[in-house]
Amino acid sequence: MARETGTKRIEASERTLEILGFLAGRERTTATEVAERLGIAKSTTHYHLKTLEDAEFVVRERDGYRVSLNLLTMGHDVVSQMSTYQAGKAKVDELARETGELCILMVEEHGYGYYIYDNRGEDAVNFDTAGNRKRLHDNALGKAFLSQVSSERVDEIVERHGLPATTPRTITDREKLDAELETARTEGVAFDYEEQLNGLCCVAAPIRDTQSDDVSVRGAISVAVPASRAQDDYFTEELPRAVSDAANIIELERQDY
Amino acid sequence: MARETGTKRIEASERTLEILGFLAGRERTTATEVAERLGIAKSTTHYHLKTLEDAEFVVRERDGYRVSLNLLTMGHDVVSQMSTYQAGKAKVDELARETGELCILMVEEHGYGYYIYDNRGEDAVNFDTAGNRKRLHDNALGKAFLSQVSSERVDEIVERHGLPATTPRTITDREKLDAELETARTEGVAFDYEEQLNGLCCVAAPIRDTQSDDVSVRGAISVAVPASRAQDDYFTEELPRAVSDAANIIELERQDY
DNA sequence: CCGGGTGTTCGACAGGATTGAACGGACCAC
DNA sequence: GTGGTCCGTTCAATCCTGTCGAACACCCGG
Repeated sequence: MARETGTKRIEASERTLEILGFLAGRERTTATEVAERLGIAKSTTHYHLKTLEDAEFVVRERDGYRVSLNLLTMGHDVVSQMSTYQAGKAKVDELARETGELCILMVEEHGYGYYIYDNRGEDAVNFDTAGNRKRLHDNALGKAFLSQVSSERVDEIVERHGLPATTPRTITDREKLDAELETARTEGVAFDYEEQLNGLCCVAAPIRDTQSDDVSVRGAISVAVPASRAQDDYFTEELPRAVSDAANIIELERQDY
Repeated sequence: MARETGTKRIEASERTLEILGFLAGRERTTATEVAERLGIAKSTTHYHLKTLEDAEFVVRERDGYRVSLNLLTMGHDVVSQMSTYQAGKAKVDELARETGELCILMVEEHGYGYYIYDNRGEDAVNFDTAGNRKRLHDNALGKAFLSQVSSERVDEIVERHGLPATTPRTITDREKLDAELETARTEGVAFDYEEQLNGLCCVAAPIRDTQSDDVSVRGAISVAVPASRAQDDYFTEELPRAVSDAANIIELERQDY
């Protein structure tokens, strides 16, 4: 959706943002390295970095530049204003308490899934989650989301981001993906058996937008469990029911925000 | 530290970043409103927004523009690379488990305190914390930090951000602040009695950088408790000991990263 | 069908972004 | 101590581009 049309862009700003994005993916980096990697004159790079530093988007330390924590705060503020977050936070907490597992709230943007909130129950597995960005095809949250959008939209996303594998079980095949989305659509929940991360399995339910005429999705909610617990009724019945209950309640409450 | 020297900045980029910062503080905003508020021509604003949108720093929705969740992820990535985070995360988890309270890890930047990680124990109070940015004078974390920097540095920060009050008990007086910092320096921990938020009290210890010659600080760690529990030995002895133990261990481990 | 609010395009001009080369400073090896 | 290397910084000239207001196109509600 985003990219090219024929209209004008501000090239200087594009460069500044390119530098910012470049820094974001790295540890501390020197100005000269930025210049070399991006193919910009060293002096030019310097002015861009000064501008970024002035505006407090970038911090300079002994051994190089890095992105400022300001971005974290700005991102956090955006999340706080999202209705899916406002309606979903309490439900995630509750679900984590009840199941004792790790529960996650996701929202889609630019064809990615952003994990905007999580809570760990007693027995929960332990990783970074909140703040992360993931592809949509290799995890339950993403598949729950995709199960609710038009197939053109899926095309668009797959075309943009591909279907890269992160484990041997990741779905890398468009037809296989479609089949799973179909069953997810009928069952109301999506599963993930170590497709994103070895040892981790998930169940997720989409959070739809019930107020607009054509039903649309914004995100999804999930429970993540260690593979050892991903079996029997617990994983195929109990958790799916809990997750989709939670999703339904969020859908209703979301309208109040 | 940051702002003015005589050197050149890239004005177009300054504008782009100004717009981005402006959007960050608001809900969805229309392009024309941005133009009016910032005093930029509507057409110019449009090009800037297109540029930001292209680079996926901003998202356009029906009723206006908003900042992209990309910023959240970028911020999150920065945090993951910080040695204070890497060394402190596990300790915060442990402290939360032991005390049952809310524990927070803070890092300083640009004269602000950024809450980069938290964990809630069983009985913990419940707010947004991680991702937030706070002033340094009105809470235990900030005061623990300030207690370890030169008084010139404190001057600088106070001058830049002032001493605004958020509750009746906030310290708004420079001498009172200095006195508290002095006792924090000797005791090794700082306290906060409902100075930032009514009903909330904290104990915090600074996390120093022990490897450089001149000892410097990077952040602080704290326990936050409801005012009702902020009394007796629990608050004046037990928690301070637990918090400064944790801080010391982090200081040692930080060197490995 | 019109009106008010958007976002969008246009062309012209002035002013700024870009560049390479040259300078200054910190640090390390020897 | 000294030479070398790497970094950031500055400069002045060139060309290009960001800026602007006005005019256009769009969408929605009345």
